[in-house]
Amino acid sequence: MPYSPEHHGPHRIVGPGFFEQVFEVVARVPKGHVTTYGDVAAELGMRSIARKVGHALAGLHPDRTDVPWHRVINSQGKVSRPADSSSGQLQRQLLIREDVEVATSGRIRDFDSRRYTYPKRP
DNA sequence: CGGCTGACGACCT
DNA sequence: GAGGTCGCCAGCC
Repeated sequence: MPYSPEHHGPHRIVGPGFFEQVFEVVARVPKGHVTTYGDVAAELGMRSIARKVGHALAGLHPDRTDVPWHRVINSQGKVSRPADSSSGQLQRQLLIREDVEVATSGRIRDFDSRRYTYPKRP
């Protein structure tokens, strides 16, 4: 499905407090599961701002251990950080620690079943 | 204002 | 599966 304004509303923009909103959604992802930048964006009602979700996580202070940023991967089921970067290695390590297997390619094993489904909200 | 740049995503070869 | 293209949104020259 191609992107178009009507999917998320032409007037909806990313404003102050956006980062915290992203963190709140990510914090809901259970240990042992993963979610995607796009899914987080969709959960916020803005499908088109997947990139901004990544930006929010990039700006996450290391001390924020309450936000499981390592559980956020891309729509192809792969970790987006380079395997040779420190953050990339940390992400893989944290996932393995949760029994989530990461292939050399960065691909998460059993992505479909590991992918978290957000509960429908009223 | 134009151009470039992302922890992105959908599509097409 | 592995690339490349194009769309999207902000921020930064």
